[in-house]
Amino acid sequence: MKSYLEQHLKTRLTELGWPVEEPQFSRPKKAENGDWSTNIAMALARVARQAPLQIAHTIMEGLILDPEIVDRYEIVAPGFINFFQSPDYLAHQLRKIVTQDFHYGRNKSGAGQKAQVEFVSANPTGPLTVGHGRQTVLGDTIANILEWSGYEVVREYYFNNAGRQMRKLGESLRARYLTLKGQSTALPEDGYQGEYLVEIAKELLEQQPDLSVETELSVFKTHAEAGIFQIIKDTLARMGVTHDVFYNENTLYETGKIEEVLDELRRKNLVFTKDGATWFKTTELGFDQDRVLVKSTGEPTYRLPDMAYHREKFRRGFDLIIDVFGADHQDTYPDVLAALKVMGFDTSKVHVVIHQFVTLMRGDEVVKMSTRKAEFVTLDELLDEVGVDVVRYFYIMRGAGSHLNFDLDLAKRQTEENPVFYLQYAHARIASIFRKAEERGITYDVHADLTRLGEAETLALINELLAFPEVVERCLRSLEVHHLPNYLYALATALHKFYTEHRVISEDVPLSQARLFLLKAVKIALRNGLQILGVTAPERM
RNA sequence: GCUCCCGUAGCUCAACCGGAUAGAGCAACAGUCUUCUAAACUGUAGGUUACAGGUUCGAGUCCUGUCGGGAGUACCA
Repeated sequence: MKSYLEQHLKTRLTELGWPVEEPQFSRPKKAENGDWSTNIAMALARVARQAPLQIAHTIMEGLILDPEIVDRYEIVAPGFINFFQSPDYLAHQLRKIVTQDFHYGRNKSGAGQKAQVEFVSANPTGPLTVGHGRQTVLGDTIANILEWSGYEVVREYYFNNAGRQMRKLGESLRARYLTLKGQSTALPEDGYQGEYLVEIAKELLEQQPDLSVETELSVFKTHAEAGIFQIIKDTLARMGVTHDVFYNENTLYETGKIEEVLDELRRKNLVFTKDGATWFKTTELGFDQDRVLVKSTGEPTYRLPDMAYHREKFRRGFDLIIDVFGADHQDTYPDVLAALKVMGFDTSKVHVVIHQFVTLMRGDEVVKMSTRKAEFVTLDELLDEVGVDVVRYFYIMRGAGSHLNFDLDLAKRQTEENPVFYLQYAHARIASIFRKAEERGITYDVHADLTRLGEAETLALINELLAFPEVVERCLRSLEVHHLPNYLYALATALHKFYTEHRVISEDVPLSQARLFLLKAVKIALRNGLQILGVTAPERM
C-alpha cells in the first residue's frame, strides 16, 4: 500500500511539475486519521508558494487510485492527506501472511550482501558478567535482523590472549594450583580472585599433577584461557548465541598485518617518533591530539591491532561491518576509522553501535562489579534465576543509548507482570483457541470469507499485524532493535483486546473461520518476531 | 577543561527523515470471569518533555547556551 501510494504520488507530482522529493508516508497514531498519511502538501508549500490545503486538492484531483486498494481519502488541516485502505486490500494482505508463513517479515534489502557483526569480544579472563549480557543480546539480535533482511551474516568474537592481563591470569591460576597441592601460595597483586579459577585449577591438577613453581607460566596461562573460554562459550550457548568466528588478535602479529598497517601509515607520513614511542599523527586528520601506536616498550597499543583487524574485515569482503561496543570504548574507534579511511577503505560500511552501561541493582542498592575481585553477578547466575527468555527480552527492550537499570530483585520476582510472558501468553492463547476449535469440530479454512472481519478491534489488530515487515526494516535502517519488542507488545495488546471483545468460536461457523484465519496470521507474526528476539513462542502456558 | 551518551507521568521507559490531542507498563484508585486460558480487559488520576533562547506552517525531536547524571579523555583494552 505504501509503495503503491508513493509511486502514484510521484507520478502525479511530475505531471504537476513540482519537485519530486521522496514523499513521506506514515501510519497515523489515530485510526480516524486513516491508515496511511502523507505530509507532502505541507512540505511543498514553500516551493510551490501555495497554501498546503490548496496543494493537496490540486494533487488529489488528478490522482486515480485503485478502489480495491484505496477505499477513500481525506484532506485535513493543516495539509495532511489521509488514505483509508479498502477491505479487499486487507483480506488480500492477510492471505499473503498465511502463505508466507515463516517468511512473513523478511525483506530483501541485503540480498547478495555479506555482513559481519562483532560482539561480546570479552577477553578470556573470567566468566561473562551481567554487563556483557546486554551486548550479547544486542549483537545477536542485530545479526538476526540482518539475516531477516537477506544478508549473509558472520557473527564474530575478537579476543586477545596476550599481554599483562593474561599474565596475571596465569599467575593467579598457578597460585590456586599450588595451594591445592598443599603449597599455600598467595594470589599475585591485582590477581583474579574468582572461584572459577579454583575449579579450573582442580581440573588441571587432575590432568597434570606434576606442575610446580618451576613450570613455565605459559602452561598455566594456556590452561586458564581454555577453561575460561569453555565457560564463556557455554554461557553463550545457553543464550542461544553462536559465533561463527573467534578471531585471535595474535594472528595479526603472526601474519605481519600489524607491520603492514604501520608501514602504510608511515608512507602516508602520519607516523612519527617521540619519547621512544611511535605516534599516529591524528592532529593532521582533525583530532585534538596525537595517539600512541607503539609504546616505548615496543608493545603496540590496542589501536594498531584494531586498525589491522578492521582492515582485514574490509579485505574479507564484507559489505556491512557492525561493531557492537560498550560506552567505555567510545573513544577507541574514531581514530581507527580515520586510519582506515586514509588507507583507502570506504568507512561508511562500518557502523558502530555503542550501548550504555547496565547498572545492576538489588532493590535500591547499586551492585558494583569488578572481574578481578570477582565482585559480580555472572550472566550464568542471572540465567539460572530468571531464564533465557526473560534475560533476552529485558536486555533488548530498551534503546541501546539508554542507561539500563537491571533490578535483580525485580527480575527474579517478575513472574506475573512480566512483559515477556504477556507476549508469550498472546501466542499460547491463540494456540489454545485452535485446540478448542478442533475439539468443537470447527476447522481452519484457507478459503474463509474474510469480508466478515470488520469490527473496530478487528481492524486495529489487522493493521498492527500488517506493520510487522515495516518494523523489521526500521530496525535494519536504524540498527535500533528495541523497536521490535515494542511492536510485538503492541501487537499482543491488540490481540488481547480483540479476544476480550469478540468470541472466535461460535455457532456462526463462517465467522469463526474468518476469525481463526486472522488469528493464524497473528500467530505467525508473533512467532516470527519472538524468533528474531531469540525468545520462545510456547503453545501453552 | 574537552569529547560522546542521556535527562519525557511517582518509578522503568516509548514516540519512524521535524507532523495531528506526547504514549505504554509498574505503582494508586474503581470495575470486568456460569461462555475460546483473568499471565487478560475497561475506566479514573498522573506532564511547562531539566531550564533559557533560536530556526518554521509545525519542535520531545534540529541549532546555541546553562544545569544535572553516566562514559571517555593513558605509552589499559
